[in-house]
This record gives sequence, C-alpha cells and structure tokens, in this order.
Amino acid sequence: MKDEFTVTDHATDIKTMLRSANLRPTRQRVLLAGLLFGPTKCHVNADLLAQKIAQMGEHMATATIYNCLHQFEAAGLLQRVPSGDDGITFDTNIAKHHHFLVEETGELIDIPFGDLQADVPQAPTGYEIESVEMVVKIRKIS
Amino acid sequence: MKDEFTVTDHATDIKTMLRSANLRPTRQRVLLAGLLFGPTKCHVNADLLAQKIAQMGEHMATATIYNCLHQFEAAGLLQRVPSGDDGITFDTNIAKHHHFLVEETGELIDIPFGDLQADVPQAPTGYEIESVEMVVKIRKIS
DNA sequence: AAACTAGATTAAAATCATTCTAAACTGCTT
DNA sequence: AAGCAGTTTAGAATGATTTTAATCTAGTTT
Repeated sequence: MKDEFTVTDHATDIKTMLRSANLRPTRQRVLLAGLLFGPTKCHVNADLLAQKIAQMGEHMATATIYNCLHQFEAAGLLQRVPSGDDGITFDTNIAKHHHFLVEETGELIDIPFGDLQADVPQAPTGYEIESVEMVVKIRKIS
Repeated sequence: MKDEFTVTDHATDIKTMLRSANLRPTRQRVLLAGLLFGPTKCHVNADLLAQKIAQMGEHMATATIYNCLHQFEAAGLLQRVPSGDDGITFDTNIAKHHHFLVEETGELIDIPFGDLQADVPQAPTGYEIESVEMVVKIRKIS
C-alpha cells in the first residue's frame, strides 16, 4: 500500500515540478522527467534517452527529446556540460560542481565543488561573470 | 634589403618548424602556418582560415584545412579550445592558460595562467591528470 | 635530372547530430 | 463539449566535419 502512495506521489511530484516550470505536463515531458529526475544524478544526451525510451517499449520523436531537454535547461532543471566531441550533454546535477572527463571514453565524472577551488580573475571591464566551468581531463594509467 | 632577409628567414623558420614536427613543408601547410604562427596569438576555426585564404586570392580544400589543423594540433603547435556551440576552435597560444567566453558572441579571450589558480583534486584511482581547462563565461553588463 | 614512392591535396559525396517545417494532436480553460 | 495555444511528430533540411578515391608533389633514389 505504502508503495502505491509513493509511486503516485512521485508522479504527482513530477507534474508539479513541470507546472512550476511553466511546462505543461504532457505525456512526453512526464516520461522524460521520470527518467531524468530520479534519485541518482546523471549525464545524458538525446541518444541515450532515446535508447532508454526504446527499452521501455515507448517511442518519442527525436525533436521532442531535444525540445524537452532545451526546455528543461531553460527552466534550470538541467545544466549543459562540456563534452568531448559528441554532441550536447546535460547534467541532472544542477549544484555547482566541475567534471573529470575520461579522454578515452568521453565519460564524465562529477567533482564535488569543494574539491576544486579556483581563484577567478576579474572579468574584463564592462562584463560580468556568468559561470566558471572546469574540466579536468584524465586518462587511464597504462 | 634587410626586409627581404627577414621575410626569407620567416619562411625558412616556418619550413624548419614544420620539418621539426615531421610535417613536409607543402605549399598548403606553409601558407597555413604563415597565417597561424605570426607574432600575435589567436583563436581560429576552419571557416575563418578559409576566409583569410580567399582574401589572399588563394584557394585550399576544406579537407586540407581540417587535415592541417589536426596535424598541427597533434604536433603540439596548436591547442584545441572549448567553444560555445560552433565547431572546432584552435588556439595558437600553447602556453598554459584559460579562457573567458563571451556568451553573446562566442568570442574567446585568454586569461593568463597566473591569474587563475586552481587546486586540482586527485584523479580517481587508476587515472592520471592530463590537463585542466577552465572556461569563465562572461556577459556584457546591460 | 628523370623516375619513383609515400605522403598530401583535392572535389565531391557521405555522415550525423541537431534543428526546422508545417501538419496533426492534446492539455487546459470556457 | 468546443476551442485554442502550446506540443508533438515524421521527415526534410542544415551545416560542420570526415571520408573517399583519384590526382599530385616533396624528397629520395637511380
């Protein structure tokens, strides 16, 4: 019984989250948000999500996946992160933090913010600092 | 007279530089190197170089520009730098430094290394740190 | 200096992630 | 239940980069 309530609450939470972001809780957005905003933070791209959706026996247009990702980003639900070569990657961890990037695989690993302190220089005159993003490239020791 | 010698020396220098990098000093590579390795450091992409070459009344295949840029990078003559959205950007400044990225325009501005100190965390076990790259996004104060 | 060959350049086609289009659909309000 | 703005969709379009396979050239050998 308790589980049912929990599940129901989770679905409700997602819809509430979407509405708070001024996004109609459509079937597609609820499905994607369910995949993205679970308890574990992760790095995703459109392709990975398409695969997960296919594995669930569902289907969603590529354009819809991109649309939703951009909308979630605009709403501050996701952050864009730098990625090696392959396209656009988003991070469901929106706390301030940096990344290890594994050269060989392109895998991203979070670095807790406290672990990486940087002295940021003054912005050029007439500009303000928007964000500081650090990528530490690493490679497997051979 | 002195100028002629200087010009000759510069051309010779470029050929020597290419040969040291195990790259045959072909007409195309000498032309590109001439554009890239002048006294002033700069950020370039394939398109920008194609334009400059066109302005000189010369022509070079797109694939050649990309080939050369990748070869120069592999030889350590150039560094790849993160760029907003648009393709691949290279930096002729290969000294350790970071970048301001102007949000609106995508323009990159060097930050001298000394201006931006960061405490780099330990790499995950089994990995070694390859590089640390910081991008400070800035925007014009409105 | 002619011939040779591995490496370089080329135009054009291919790739591929992302975006656009314009038509069909759906969540919400009346 | 109807209507509309906002969404989704398939498929076409885009555009930067890469591949292809043929042609060329720098540097060496004869």
